[in-house]
Amino acid sequence: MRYPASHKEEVHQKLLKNASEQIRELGLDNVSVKSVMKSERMTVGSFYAHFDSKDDLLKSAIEYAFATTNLEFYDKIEKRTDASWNKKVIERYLSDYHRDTIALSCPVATLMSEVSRASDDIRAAFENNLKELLKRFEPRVGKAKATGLFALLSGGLLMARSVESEEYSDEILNDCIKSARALIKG
Amino acid sequence: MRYPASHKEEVHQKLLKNASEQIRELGLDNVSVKSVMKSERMTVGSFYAHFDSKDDLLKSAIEYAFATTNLEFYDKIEKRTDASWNKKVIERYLSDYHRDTIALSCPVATLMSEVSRASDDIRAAFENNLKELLKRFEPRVGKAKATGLFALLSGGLLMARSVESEEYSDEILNDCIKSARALIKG
DNA sequence: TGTACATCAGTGAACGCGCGTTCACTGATGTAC
DNA sequence: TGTACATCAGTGAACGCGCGTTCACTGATGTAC
Repeated sequence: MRYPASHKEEVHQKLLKNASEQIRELGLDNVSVKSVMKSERMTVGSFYAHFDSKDDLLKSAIEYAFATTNLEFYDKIEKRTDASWNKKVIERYLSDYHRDTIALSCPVATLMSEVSRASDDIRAAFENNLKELLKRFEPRVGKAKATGLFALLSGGLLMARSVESEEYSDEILNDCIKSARALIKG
Repeated sequence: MRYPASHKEEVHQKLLKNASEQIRELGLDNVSVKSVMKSERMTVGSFYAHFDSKDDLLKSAIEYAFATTNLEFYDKIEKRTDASWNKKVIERYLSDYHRDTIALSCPVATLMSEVSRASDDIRAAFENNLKELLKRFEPRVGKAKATGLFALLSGGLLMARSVESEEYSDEILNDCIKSARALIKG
C-alpha cells in the first residue's frame, strides 16, 4: 500500500483534525490512540507511522485546535470596528451554539482545566497560543480588560456547560453577556 | 478488628477529605480507588465497606469539597459590608495562594471542565451547589453580575493555572482583579 | 511493454501495566453467659 | 471474672478489561531494466 507522500500527509491531517475534536469533546485524558485511529477506520498499529507518541499527538492536536478556532472565530471578524467586534465576540462566544458544539469550540475554555495539570511542555505551548489569542482582544478593550473579559467568557462558557438544566444554562449565558458588556463599560 | 461505629465513620470522613483534595489536585479522571485508600494507608479491598462504587466516591467527594470550601472561604466573611465583601472575595479568589493551593481550592473552577462531561447525576449535584454558591454573590452585586463576576473569577483562576510562566500567571491574576472591579462598577 | 524488485502505510497480535470490582480470609474487639 | 462465640473493618490475590507501545508481517504501488 505505498501511496504518494501527499496521501500520508492527508491522512495525518485528518487524524489531527479528528484528534483536535476528540480532545475537546472527551477531554485530553479520555482520548485514546485507538479512538483517534478508529476515526479514520484504521488500526492502532499504524499510529506510530504518524506520531512519535501519544504526548506528541496531544500537543499537535492542541495546536491544531487553536489554529482552526482562530481561523473560524476571529479572522472572519477582524475588520470590524471595536464596538461591532466587541458585540460580536461576546454574543458568539456565549451563544448556545458555542456551548453545545464542544468538539469545535474554543480550546482555552475546553482545555485549560486539564492543561493546568499537564506537562511543562504542553503548558508552555498553551501559554503561547493564549497570548496570541489575547492580542486580538487588547487593541479592542485594553490589556487588563482583554484578560478579564476573556476570563469571563471562558469561565461563563464552562459554567453553562457544567449544569444539568438547559434553562439554567441559558440563564448563565445571558447573565454573562450582560456582565461582559458591563465590564467593557466599567 | 471490630471497632466502635465512630471509628469507621472517622475513617470514612478522612477518606472523603483526602478524596476531595485528590479530585482537585489530580482531576476527577486521575483519582483511583487505590490512591484514595493509600492516603489512609489502607488497601483497595476495604474501599467497598465505605463506598458503593467509585462513582459514589466521586459524587460524595464533590459535595465534601463544596461544603468545606463554603466554610473556609465564604462563611468567615459573611458579616462584612458589601464593599468590603466584594474587595475581599475578589482579592482572595484571585490570590496566588488560591491559585497554588489546588487541593483546597474552589471546586467550581477546578472541576467544572470535567463535570461538564460527567453523568447527569453529577452535573445535577454540581448545579445545586453552584446555585447555592451564587446566592452569596447575588445580594452583593445583583443577579446577573453575580454570575458574570463568578465566571470571571473562576475563568481567571483557571487561566492563571494553565500557563507555564509564573510571571505571566501573576499578570493574569492582577488583570482579572482590575477587571472584576470594573465589572462591579460597570 | 513486461517483469522483478524495493518501499513503506497499514494490519493485528502480543507485551506489561493499572484500573474497578469481587471475594475468601484474618483477627481484634464487643457481647453473652 | 473468665471463656466461647459473633461481628465486621480491613487484607491481598484474583478477575476481565482497556491502555500505550512494539513488531513481524502484508500487499499495493513506484521504479529499474
